Amino acid sequence: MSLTVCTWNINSVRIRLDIVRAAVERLRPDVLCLQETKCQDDKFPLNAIRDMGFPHIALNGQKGWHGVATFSKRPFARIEKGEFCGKGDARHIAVTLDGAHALGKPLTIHNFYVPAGGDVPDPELNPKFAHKLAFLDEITSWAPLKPHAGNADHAIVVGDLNIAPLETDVWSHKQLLTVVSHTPVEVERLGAFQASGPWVDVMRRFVPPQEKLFTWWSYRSPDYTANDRGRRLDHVWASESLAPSATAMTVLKEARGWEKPSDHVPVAMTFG
DNA sequence: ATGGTGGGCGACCCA
Repeated sequence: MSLTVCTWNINSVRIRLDIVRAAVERLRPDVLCLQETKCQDDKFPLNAIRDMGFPHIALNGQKGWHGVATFSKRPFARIEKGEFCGKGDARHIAVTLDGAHALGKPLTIHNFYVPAGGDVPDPELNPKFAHKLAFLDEITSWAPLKPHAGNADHAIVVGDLNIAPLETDVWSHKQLLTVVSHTPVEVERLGAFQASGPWVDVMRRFVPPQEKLFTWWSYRSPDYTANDRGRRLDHVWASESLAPSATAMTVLKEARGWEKPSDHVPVAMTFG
């Protein structure tokens, strides 16, 4: 039995139901993790999601911005919502599938929307950047992300982590060194988070680090294909126990060219 | 060096 997990920053779920449906038809995920749903839980389009083949829906939304949601063909044994930096932001939800519905062992899928961090890469001058760094520090030491290490359960971290760590995760390493998402201080923090699992960057098992790989192209360009000025802000990490089971990966780049697109594209990973 | 576009919501916030 295999399991396909997909992650996508959708930038408002309600105005993009048609492209969510299109991505589901293309990628056939068992579990779909969305970020930036921008939708309160009591306004969520549950019936539309059920009609796409996901009877199991876990929501952590708030009015106006942020918000994450995880949909599944398979039932949840458990749902957990993390809250970080004492701000009440909806930026995390975790679901657990029991072994019979996963790959023989319980599997917890953490869906994150890390703060973007504003424009100025200095925590002294920019409270949004300070929040981004504090958020990363907090999740790095967060107990629920620890217990898989060295023992039984499988675990996955997906989401819009809003950091492009490798030189080939941006269109120009030199030009983006001072641009929020690729600054050394953020990359170092993300590396500490990754090492805390430790977590395996499974996307890079499929596209070697020498090759460029992007999941996001700015809206602020008339043509996203011009010079391919993208960044890899969206990630799929697996626990060391699970990483060898990753068998296929798709970055659905064409979705950036769909009608009324998100600025991010879906990433699908198949295990088992 | 700057501004470019796109969401939510109800006047400017955020990405």
